[in-house]
Amino acid sequence: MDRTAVEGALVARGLRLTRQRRAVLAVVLDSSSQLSALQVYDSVRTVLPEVGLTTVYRTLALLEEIGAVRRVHGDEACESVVPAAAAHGHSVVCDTCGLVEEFTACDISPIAAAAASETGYAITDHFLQLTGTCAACISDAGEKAVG
Amino acid sequence: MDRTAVEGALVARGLRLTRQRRAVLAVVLDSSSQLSALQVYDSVRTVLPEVGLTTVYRTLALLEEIGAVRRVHGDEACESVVPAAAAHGHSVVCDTCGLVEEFTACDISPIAAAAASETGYAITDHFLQLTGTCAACISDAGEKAVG
DNA sequence: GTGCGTGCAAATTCTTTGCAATGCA
DNA sequence: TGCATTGCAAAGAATTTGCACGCAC
Repeated sequence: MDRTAVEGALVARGLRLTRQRRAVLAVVLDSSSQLSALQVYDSVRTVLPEVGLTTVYRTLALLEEIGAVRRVHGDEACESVVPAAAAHGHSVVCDTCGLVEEFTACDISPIAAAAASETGYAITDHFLQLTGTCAACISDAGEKAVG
Repeated sequence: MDRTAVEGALVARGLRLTRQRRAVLAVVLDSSSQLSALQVYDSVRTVLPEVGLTTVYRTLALLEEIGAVRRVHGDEACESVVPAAAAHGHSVVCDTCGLVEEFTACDISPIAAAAASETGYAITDHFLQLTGTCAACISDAGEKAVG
């Protein structure tokens, strides 16, 4: 979801486009890593120093509600958010630099079917998150090994 | 991992089997739903009233470390734990009653390959969690619909 | 002008830490 | 007996709430 789409979604709900919301939105959508509420707060304050932490929390909750951001699950930082580009996408987190990308080629139907037969559940939803090493970090590691 | 295996893993590390650890272990392994630290605490106190919350936190961290419990990711309760039966398994959470089961038939290699080609990452790990309706709740719903 | 949204500060909740006492191996 | 482990209490961190003011519409 890009900036225009998010702003459209807010307006469509009868919500207001305030400076604070624009600033939070800009920070989150520009980020290529996962951000905690406090990190978003710090970042927003560099461009809008008078913003309140409360507003950041409320705005992040709002953005999550309309599907503009997604939460990622880490060993510790479970409440961090990443921008959500696609309506249904999953995050791939780099274990070296923290870069987060999204992939959409997600067909878990064979897995859902296997899980259904193993447990008897009717599967309705899933949460999938991959961890790995991003192209840049792979390349860095290669250069270090060579040099 | 059953009780014996967990206790063996603790002993193998030179750790002690205290009353508190046994009690926490019993509560967690007996549970068929996800439990937060505070829920575990409450439950343990019914059989061991003098236990401290601190001990519950420390024991849960320990159990997670040895792979006896797994964390589940929910919209809110991100720190809840479920017993981990298999070394590599995933949780299936019932959206009606909260029952959690585990399935092991997890072959995400096609998805990992697709994600790798889409993002350029070298995938090393994954976190997958399914949501659905358990057999009992499906059956209940059917009965209600009929009755 | 109306009322949603904001910022402050306080309250609340969850989790961790320091330390003396306890009890398992 | 020795030392890991415990429980208390206090600290710490993160998040939420109440309320008067300001600003988007």
